[in-house]
Amino acid sequence: MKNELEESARLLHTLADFRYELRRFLQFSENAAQEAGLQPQQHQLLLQVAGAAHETPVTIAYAASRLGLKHNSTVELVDRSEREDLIERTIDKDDKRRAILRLTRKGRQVLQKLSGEHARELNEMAPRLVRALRRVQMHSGAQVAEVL
Amino acid sequence: MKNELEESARLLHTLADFRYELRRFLQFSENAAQEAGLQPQQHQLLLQVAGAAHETPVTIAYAASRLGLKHNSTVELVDRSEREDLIERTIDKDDKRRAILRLTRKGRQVLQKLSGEHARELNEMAPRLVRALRRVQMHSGAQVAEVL
DNA sequence: CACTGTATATCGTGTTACGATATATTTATG
DNA sequence: CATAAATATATCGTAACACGATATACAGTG
Repeated sequence: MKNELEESARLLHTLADFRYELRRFLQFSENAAQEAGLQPQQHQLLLQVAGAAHETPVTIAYAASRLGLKHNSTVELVDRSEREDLIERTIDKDDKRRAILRLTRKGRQVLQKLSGEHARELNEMAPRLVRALRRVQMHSGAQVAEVL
Repeated sequence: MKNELEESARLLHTLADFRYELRRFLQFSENAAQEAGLQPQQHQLLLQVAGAAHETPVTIAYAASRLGLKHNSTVELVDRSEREDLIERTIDKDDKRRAILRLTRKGRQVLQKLSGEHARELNEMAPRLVRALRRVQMHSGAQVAEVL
């Protein structure tokens, strides 16, 4: 059994590695979005709008909660995306306060391309991410056999 | 076998869920940092500096590569963190161009606390993250048995 | 000891997320 | 059913932050 200092150093190292892997994925994603002509956040908006469950009414509030943004930030993000013809906003017939979001043809096409790229990249990166996560878990009470 | 349209919709849903889970973790992390009196990026800086392998010289360039930032952005981040007594910068004796980074006592203490919280939270969130990742992988050629 | 490269630093700029606030519409309540 | 309370979206000013461009200091090489 290691002493506490070593344990704590190990945890730091493990967490640092996890964050590094995470950051690498996010960088890939940001680059891919930029190269497709989108701001990273626009990509995320499109994804959450297009990836919502079928019945879900995709409103500003819904997008905000999925993106972890405040409502007003989401409004601005939608504004920008609408200006660039990536997304459409229509006022809900049943509740005129709400705006329903939908992708444009262009939005769908760009997202389609990006999603393929992301699936491929995640397939590559997933093992490292999962391994990093498992290592963190080993430091959290629940001692699991380390599978490398 | 599903048709292509359904497949593509599934992938979007899967990717959206993965990003949502990821965002939730990042939000937790940002909140935790703020509540500990740090900017999220300062937390990441401390983590990468303290979590580096033992021999590694922790320079600005090293931190930049680990954080996925440009060198100048990292300089600014270090500036801010030094002002708040979280980190120290000493000029490398062997190469006076380099700045070696080290945590202050205060930096170590804050990071320690945050790391414990993160380990606990990741232990909670890891299963959902891993599941989301596995689902993405199923869409990437390598068909794996879905383990729920 | 010039010259090329590397490491860090400075400065001005643009994007973006936010708080505070406003407006419109729906829902609740007496 | 009139009006208050709640909800959804929108607007505006502000601050943080990452970046490009550029500068400076030092190191390695012929």
